Amino acid sequence: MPDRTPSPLDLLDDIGLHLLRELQRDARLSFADLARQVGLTAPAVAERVRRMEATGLIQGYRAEVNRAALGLRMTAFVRVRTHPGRDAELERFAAEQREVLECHEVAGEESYLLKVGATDVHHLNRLLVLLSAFGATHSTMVLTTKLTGRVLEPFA
Amino acid sequence: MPDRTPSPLDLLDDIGLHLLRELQRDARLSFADLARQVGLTAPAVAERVRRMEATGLIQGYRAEVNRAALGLRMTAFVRVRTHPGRDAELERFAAEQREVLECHEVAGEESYLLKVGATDVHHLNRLLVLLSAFGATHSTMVLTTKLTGRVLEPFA
DNA sequence: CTTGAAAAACGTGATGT
DNA sequence: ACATCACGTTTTTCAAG
Repeated sequence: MPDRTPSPLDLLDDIGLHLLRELQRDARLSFADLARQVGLTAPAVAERVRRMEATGLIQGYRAEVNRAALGLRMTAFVRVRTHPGRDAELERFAAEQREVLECHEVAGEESYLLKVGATDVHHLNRLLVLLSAFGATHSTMVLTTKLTGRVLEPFA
Repeated sequence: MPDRTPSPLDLLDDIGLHLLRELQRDARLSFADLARQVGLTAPAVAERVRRMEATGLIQGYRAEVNRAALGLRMTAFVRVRTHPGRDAELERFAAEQREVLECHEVAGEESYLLKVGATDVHHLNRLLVLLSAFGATHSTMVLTTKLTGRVLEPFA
């Protein structure tokens, strides 16, 4: 048994890349529209996309919502130097708090890096107080986001 | 002239939130499916979603692709303390490099925080060398990502 | 992968409450 | 703001090439 996963390599030919770009740009394009873009028929495109999903190349389709419209007008990155043995607790806390947008375990002086949203400085402060229970924190406020959600291309 | 934007407040009732959750979970759901989920008809749902897009509440629909499958097996956050007057140059560089996934202007000792992808440590090192032209850098390698792409709920 | 075809599901616009 | 209906389109599944 050679491969466990059907290796997405053959999916990344010219047409596959074209499809991947289009779906990153607009995930709600119909198969018929996609077919017109890449010069195939709709069933052929549907099968390609289905294989991209099955191999895990495409992990899902997400609506991108305006955080500010939901009240999260500010963004911050918080580095946490966890107290010994509190890693699991911090991860559970991060998973429970809707304000925690991302949570990464990292190498270096701190062991975690969180991306958090907050309505205002008071809200952010409350979060930081809660986080300080797990370790020393260092936070960095985002002034303006210059770039996000880039369309990815293959590097390998 | 009261409001310039038709204020998405009325879009965030129970049904609106339900729709928003579903579309964050699976952006390719049909209007008919969405209608069944929330208990409305398809045309009603289509109009609601169209208004969510028009008001900017929904900013788009993106396919989420597996970065590792595209060759970007490692992720790092890089803080850059830019040299005086080089901010615009750094922003242009960040926009040009496909490896730069996010670029934020931040408050604190450093003025920029970048999220970058790379194929391996050599690739990452090449990036850091290029970035060092714009200022002093401090990079943090991601070991494992515990949380990302959370479904957002309103806070206001 | 294409073509063709057929059935089910879907999107859209008009109309009415 | 929503329901209903009607029409055209899309999706899906087959077949055969």
